[in-house]
Amino acid sequence: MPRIKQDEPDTHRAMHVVNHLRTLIENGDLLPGDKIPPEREFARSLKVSRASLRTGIGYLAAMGVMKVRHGVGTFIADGPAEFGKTSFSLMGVLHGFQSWQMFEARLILESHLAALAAERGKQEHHAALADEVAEMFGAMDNPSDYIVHDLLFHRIVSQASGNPILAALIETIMSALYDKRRKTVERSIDLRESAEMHREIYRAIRARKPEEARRLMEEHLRMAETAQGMESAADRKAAKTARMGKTARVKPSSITS
Amino acid sequence: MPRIKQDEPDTHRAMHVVNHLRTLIENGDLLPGDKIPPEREFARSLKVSRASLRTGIGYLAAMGVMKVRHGVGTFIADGPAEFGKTSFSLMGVLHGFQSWQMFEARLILESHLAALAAERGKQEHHAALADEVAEMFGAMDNPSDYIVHDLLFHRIVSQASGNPILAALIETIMSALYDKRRKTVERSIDLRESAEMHREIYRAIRARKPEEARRLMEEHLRMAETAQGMESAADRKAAKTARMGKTARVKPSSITS
DNA sequence: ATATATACTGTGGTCTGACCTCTGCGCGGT
DNA sequence: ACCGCGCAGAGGTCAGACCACAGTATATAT
Repeated sequence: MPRIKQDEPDTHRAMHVVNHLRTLIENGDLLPGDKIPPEREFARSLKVSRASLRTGIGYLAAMGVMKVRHGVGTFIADGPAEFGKTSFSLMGVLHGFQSWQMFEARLILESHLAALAAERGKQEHHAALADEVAEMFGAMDNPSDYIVHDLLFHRIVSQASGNPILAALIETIMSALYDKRRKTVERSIDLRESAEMHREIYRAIRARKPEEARRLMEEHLRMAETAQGMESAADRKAAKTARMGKTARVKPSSITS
Repeated sequence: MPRIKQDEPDTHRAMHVVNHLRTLIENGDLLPGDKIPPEREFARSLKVSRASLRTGIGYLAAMGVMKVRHGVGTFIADGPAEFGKTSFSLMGVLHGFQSWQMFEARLILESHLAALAAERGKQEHHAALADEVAEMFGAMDNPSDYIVHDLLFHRIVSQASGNPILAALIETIMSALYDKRRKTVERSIDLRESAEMHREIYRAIRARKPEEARRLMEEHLRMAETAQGMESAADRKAAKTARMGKTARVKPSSITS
């Protein structure tokens, strides 16, 4: 059942490779973690040049479906679902994503995530959350350490939600947000207050109180947004003035290395 | 400012190309719709082989940041933000995304989208929505036509939300869901009732009643989920039994073309 | 003069086959 | 038992020729 006409690759050789692999994955012939045959060999068996095979693999690798390790081999991704974070940030600059939009998306997703985590979270998640909260209290005098456990906490919540799709989405957004945050100065957030909010969220989740978890998470994020000096207002204004150089052409001089 | 260590491509030549382009984009030297120099020329100027250049471009193209048109040239993507839909479906089979999870994600995102659309929708959106509703009523005896306008309606709502990030996310999920739906039989949904629900949503949006729009959309989606014979229950059960062939190896025989 | 072929040019797509680099691991020396 | 050297396997890069497609200019027929 040859699947033709994917989306962008207007090419067909590479597409053939992609579809072949896709089929193998869908049929369960290839499972996460599996290694595919060496390029030369695989290329021969598929009757395409190694170059084309590589193009196809590159396509899948770029999407995070496959993982290529120089000198070792090519494997099917096995980690948690993960959309192109690189893609997201690129798309961001390209389409002028703004902080307030990211925050809005995060707020919506994560508040629901917290509610779901409260409904479905398992003991292991509760334990992991407790650990992170503890770590946060212990790292209140070390912002860079603190932020790590902050992220971890939110990641665990997303896993506890039981919906890998939502988890993957929020993960993508968070990483983009993290990139931005890392660039700005380590603002003087009140880490103690932050830690306490996390603790409350944790308690709500453990107590299986979805609505409360949802509300707390929402509150926490709103606070984080303003506290971290989101220039949302400024962004919003700047947005209009920008984005109006629609003419298209190339300036080889500036592009040339 | 060389950005090293992207994510997956452990290679450096191709990465060099990606970073170079990334920088050009971030600096505004390349705007959406722009055409980059011909491969041969560009490769020479970057001092890499054409093959490596192509690898890098392929990476960006796979993420939807660039658009390659055979016989024409390579351009910076200019359409609306769009994450790898292909990626999503691949990831789906790979991580066993299930329908109920997709629906859950859709429900959360789209209900908020409706609320935001009610808050921020502009006249143009209202008009477009009205058009689609009209088309839906006119295509009630033609399911395949109907579904097109159904999708269009939801897409317009996402645009009216004013948050391109959320719009892109829901778009990705919807396309995955659409793929699934297309495969199953054209269920006998009550198109008239569906059309009327859309009309009500439209009215709530036009009347700028966020909460009502939110509620209606939620209701609509829940109904759609059950009406379309979601095998959520079955899925859920099947999920557990599956996914336990963790051993990893290759069966060249079955992989070979 | 208009319209339909046809040829040309520019650009991406594929192929070949040789060579480079990295990883992992085994063999041998200490 | 330990360390290090080197081989083998796998991916990464390269060069250059050639193929395929799209758009345009040109020639030819009506």
